[in-house]
Amino acid sequence: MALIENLNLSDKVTQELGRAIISGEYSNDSGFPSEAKMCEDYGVSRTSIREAVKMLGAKGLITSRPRKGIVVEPASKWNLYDTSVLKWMLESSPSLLVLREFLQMRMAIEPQAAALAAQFATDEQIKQIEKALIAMEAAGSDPTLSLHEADIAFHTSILAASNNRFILQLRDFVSTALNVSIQHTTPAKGSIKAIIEEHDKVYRAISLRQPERAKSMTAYLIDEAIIFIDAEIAKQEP
Amino acid sequence: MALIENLNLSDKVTQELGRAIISGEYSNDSGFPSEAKMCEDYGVSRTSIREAVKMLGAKGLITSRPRKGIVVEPASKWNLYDTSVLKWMLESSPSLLVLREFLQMRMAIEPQAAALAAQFATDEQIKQIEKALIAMEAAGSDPTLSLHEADIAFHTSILAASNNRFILQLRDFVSTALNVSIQHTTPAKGSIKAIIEEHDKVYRAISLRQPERAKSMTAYLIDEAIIFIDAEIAKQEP
DNA sequence: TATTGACATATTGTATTACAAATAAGAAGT
DNA sequence: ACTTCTTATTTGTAATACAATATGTCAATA
Repeated sequence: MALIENLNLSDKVTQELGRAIISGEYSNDSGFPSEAKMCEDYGVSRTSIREAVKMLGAKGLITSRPRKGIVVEPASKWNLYDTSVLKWMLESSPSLLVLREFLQMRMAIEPQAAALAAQFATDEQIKQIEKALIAMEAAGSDPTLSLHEADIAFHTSILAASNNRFILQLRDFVSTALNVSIQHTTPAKGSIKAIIEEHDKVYRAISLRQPERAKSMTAYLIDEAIIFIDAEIAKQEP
Repeated sequence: MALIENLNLSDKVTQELGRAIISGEYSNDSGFPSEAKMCEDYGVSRTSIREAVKMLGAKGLITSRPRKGIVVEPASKWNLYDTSVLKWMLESSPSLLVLREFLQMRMAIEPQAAALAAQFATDEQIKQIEKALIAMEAAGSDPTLSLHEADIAFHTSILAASNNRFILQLRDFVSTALNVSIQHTTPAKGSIKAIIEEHDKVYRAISLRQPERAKSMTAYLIDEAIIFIDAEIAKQEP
């Protein structure tokens, strides 16, 4: 993780303001502070404040105009596929509900990615998927190895094998979703073998160039996670 | 369209640099110019240059470090879901090939969005979809109305009805894809009625709360566009 | 009264200067 | 050949000054 200490001033201010904006601190009440006010609040020069403001503007969080000042954009304008924005969201939202949205999105992307991979992946790309699968199997029998890490590699290597830039772009998104997932799922020891078996089915469908099977196997995989999370959510709010 | 004349200096520089980066002008050859050099090149102060650099950094295009200077990030790091980045890409890439990637992405998102809409849409949201459909029908019989505009409204209102922030976020992406599409497709007059009929099927599936039908009807709709574009591409590179 | 116009005012936009901090590359010494 | 020190280049930060913009006020006028 990029610790806040290694960052320069404008990046630090960006982090703080970004988190504050997304957690709703400036949503309706007092309005956003002017540059001059923020210089005082943070004890830094206007240069640094302005650079932070520009960065947050580039991510769709705010706009600023002379005399009018800085205003927070409605949440629908925020670029949720920006890694920082995603991080700030997770820090300030109940993660189970966000996780459900993550999974709905993965249910859109990954089956289609697997189908495209079955059609267009190079042999090298399929090799990468296989490599991740083998790492998962190794972690299945040796608890010192990270199953989670191999799992992420498996899913992202399928995105890469789709050979579609817009799908590959969601690499970080899917990784984040899997990272959040693991905070809520501690799989029973017995089910690990079943999980790996399901991933193997996805891999085989892709390597055998069967798009429809790859798609439905992947959908099955994610559907299990959705069912699990829906149950968790139902448990929390009865 | 935001004309370049209404923009402030740092935004103008951002536009020019962004376009240049994505069209590959700084990819391998001379490396990226230093801030001082760009001040001369563009005839503006370092303040404005730095703000532009920060904005491009926030979009994932570049990074900068003391003594090392500014370096262009690999294309895989660019935030393609940023509206500006998307625009720069379309200005510098052969649009037919990008369009195929657009459609592959729509094939992932929209069927799932339709299924979610069938499950979770509010009555008001379904009303919005219906409204767009009616506008399409009106444009079908009256050539002075814009079928294209109503078409975009139809598709984006389904994204909104999914009630998933990450899917709704792709509103601009889908709009752009549809705008690019229309540059390559001049539908035969007779087929307009068929197109509207297909959209109506999607609407009915959603309003009847049938997720699986909504999904497959939407997939059918997009598949037709993919078939058309694949044929266009095959025509161009025999 | 309503409308227009001018002006004051607050806020961001741009430029300039100066120095600090980081670090890559070279020089010097062992 | 290896380490350490120095140097030079580039970004990082601050401070100051003024320009540009847009908002609201208030007075003059129709």
